[in-house]
Amino acid sequence: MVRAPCCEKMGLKKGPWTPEEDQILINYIQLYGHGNWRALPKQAGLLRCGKSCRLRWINYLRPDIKRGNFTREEEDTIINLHEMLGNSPLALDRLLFYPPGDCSFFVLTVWSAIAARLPGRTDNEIKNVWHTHLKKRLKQKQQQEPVINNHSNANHVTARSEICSGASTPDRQDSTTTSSDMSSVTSSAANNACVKTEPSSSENNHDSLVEIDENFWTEVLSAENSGISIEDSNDRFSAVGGADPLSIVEFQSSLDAFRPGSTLCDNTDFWFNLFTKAGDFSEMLPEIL
DNA sequence: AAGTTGCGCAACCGCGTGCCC
DNA sequence: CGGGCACGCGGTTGCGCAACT
Repeated sequence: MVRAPCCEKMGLKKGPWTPEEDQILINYIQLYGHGNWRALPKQAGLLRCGKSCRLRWINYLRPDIKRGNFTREEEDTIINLHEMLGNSPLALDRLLFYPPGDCSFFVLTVWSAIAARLPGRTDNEIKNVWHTHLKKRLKQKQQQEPVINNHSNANHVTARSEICSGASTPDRQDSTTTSSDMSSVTSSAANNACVKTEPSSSENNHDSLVEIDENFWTEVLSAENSGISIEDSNDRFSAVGGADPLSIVEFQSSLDAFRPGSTLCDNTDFWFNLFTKAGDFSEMLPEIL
């Protein structure tokens, strides 16, 4: 595949946008929308590449952009979600969705997933805040807290389980387990992940972890309806969606084709939190809720 | 007051992916 | 089926400004 040449052609401007350029872009999009970013600058009379126009609009000019400092709650949300989702490509393994009636996967990437939870904030802004403020804050927090874990896989998996459920109980997160740790667990344990399957007496018991086997897929994919099925042993959450069945083998081979050796997030709390707390997901997957 | 350093943020870059032909 | 195009993403850069020496 040949890459389209980057817009460095003669006459195309780079660097900071002027108020005049902003106004031209706003006026044009308000009138005609932004169906084709590549064609837009030419039609609007801007000496910019489409990519630059898109970025400027999405990250700065959009009317629903929220300005000003991040609140403590927003920062906490970012930290919690970042812990939960990780920031390495491997973390994508935990963000795969099989939407009902469709044979493709949803892949929601980390910063945009976080942005979806913070109305008016852009992924770029969140990324910047993470790199400039929150990473430092987290590091300081980690230095204050003594390391209590050794680095056995079992501990990692346990911590992961807790982080997966951490959206509702952020204080329980294990700060000694980093996102990359999470990713390594996910990838190295491909198709051999651990899952909390025990119908434990206490729903907060995250230590009951067993090796995943084919039964897990049976649980995840409802036999009748396929789509996604999340079943909690306490009936706290149970959902089945879609009408386009795939066998477990088909599902796994699709997954392997997409990213060899990958696995779904295997923690029911993780899915529970995603589906019940992320409005965007609710819209994407209405049949599930 | 002038020079240096550090920080924050807007913008850019390269890559992966989906869609269309 | 493969090539080309458009889009969206994460990572990175670089400018402007404030704080510090």
